[in-house]
Amino acid sequence: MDERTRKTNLYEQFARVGKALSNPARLELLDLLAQGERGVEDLAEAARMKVSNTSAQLRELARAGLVDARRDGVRVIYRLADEQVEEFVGQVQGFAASRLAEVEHAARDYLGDVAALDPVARDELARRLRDGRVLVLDVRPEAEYAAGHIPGAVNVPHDLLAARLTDLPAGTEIVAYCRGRYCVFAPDAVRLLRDHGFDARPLDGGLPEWRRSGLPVTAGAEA
Amino acid sequence: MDERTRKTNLYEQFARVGKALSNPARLELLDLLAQGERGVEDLAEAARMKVSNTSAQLRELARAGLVDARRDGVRVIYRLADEQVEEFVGQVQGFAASRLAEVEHAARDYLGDVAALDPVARDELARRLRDGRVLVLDVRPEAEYAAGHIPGAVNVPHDLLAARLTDLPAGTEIVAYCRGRYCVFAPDAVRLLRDHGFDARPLDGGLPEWRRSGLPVTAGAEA
DNA sequence: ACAATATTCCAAAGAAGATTGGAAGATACT
DNA sequence: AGTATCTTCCAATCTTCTTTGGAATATTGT
Repeated sequence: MDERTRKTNLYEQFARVGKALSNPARLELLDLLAQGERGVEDLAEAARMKVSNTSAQLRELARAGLVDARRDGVRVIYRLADEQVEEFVGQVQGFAASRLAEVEHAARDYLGDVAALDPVARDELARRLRDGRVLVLDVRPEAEYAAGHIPGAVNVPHDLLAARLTDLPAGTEIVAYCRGRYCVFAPDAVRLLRDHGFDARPLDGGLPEWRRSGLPVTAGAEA
Repeated sequence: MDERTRKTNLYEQFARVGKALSNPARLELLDLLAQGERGVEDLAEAARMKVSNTSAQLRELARAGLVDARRDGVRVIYRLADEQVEEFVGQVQGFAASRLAEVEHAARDYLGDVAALDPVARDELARRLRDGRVLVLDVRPEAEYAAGHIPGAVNVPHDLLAARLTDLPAGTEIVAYCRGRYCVFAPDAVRLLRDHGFDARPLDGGLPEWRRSGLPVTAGAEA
């Protein structure tokens, strides 16, 4: 094996990480896994992919060292290999957003104008959680809430929100959050709530950003 | 366009950055450009690629916002879009190295055991540049040296080093550096120098790492 | 205008990746 | 052992990416 081959081989190894991130389906899976570990079938449904394809893509991610798998009875649970992966994926997204106007455009197209909804800063919410009156609303699917959520947050999955509006207190300000900066659930929820006269704002960033900021996270059922 | 399409579109945009980094040839071009801006033909020669292919890959990098091009007379000069790109590429390499044992293996295979050569820390070299006696040797090609180098460094391109050994002072410790942590020039140079009785060590990291540490860089011909 | 040089465009061929349906493998429960 | 459930493997197809040689384009200098 000559020097040139060895050099190419080294770059090929580096490229494995890029390859892992080069496919939209895999990126979506990583975002889902940032909410918490999940089984293959479950992930497939959430990402609207076929199970066999989901399995193949997860396997790719595992080969790049981004995710781990463990068996739990009849199912295989995948999760991010460690916290660094989540951070890294966030950096990649931020980097992409910072230099491709198309990212901003696509995000706006998908999420609407989130800035116009006047997002609440994470540290502000952390303060108000202690002393202010505020209802924190987790609009992610129940399983993701159970895997970890902001302490005191109430879970009303986005698809059930319209039906449960009457359960919400009218006078209290509501802060809604979801999977992250590029998740629609919270912005959509805020718009729905405002249409019905509630005083609602989205949180800046979702649970992964909250966790990464070193703020507390509770697991389990709770409320 | 439905919600699902918009979501996929967003992830496709993110994936563009991953795609840009998913190919070994492009990663090598990025590493070369981290040394300084260069023309297409020049890059093609350095990476041992055909010009047409080099042009195509550079175009890909440009579409992902990683590099810029400007025309200088008859040639087109490419460069990294900004300092963030260099840092980002470094992070990707570091991330890959931290979780894929194969990267370590490939690096060792290509570079040999660099740690065994007892690399000099960058801040230590910075101190010794001021008060200690040390010869800093830049073993990169002349053009890269001209584009920017450590102040006071002497340029002896790696392929000319064997022929110029007699020009080097025997008593002084020599610190050699090159393109970065994954460049062979400096480790090879150190081994060659030691074989001929010189007291030589590699710098920890190359010029990009030096620059990123906020240490001074000089451009132009000098020595 | 013409020639020289450098780059990009283009078309074609080959390589690699994505996706699917169905078969095969694991595991748990009866 | 047999059945049900979940996951992976496999083979086939389709798409996308890579690479190449040559033609076309841009710029400079004569």
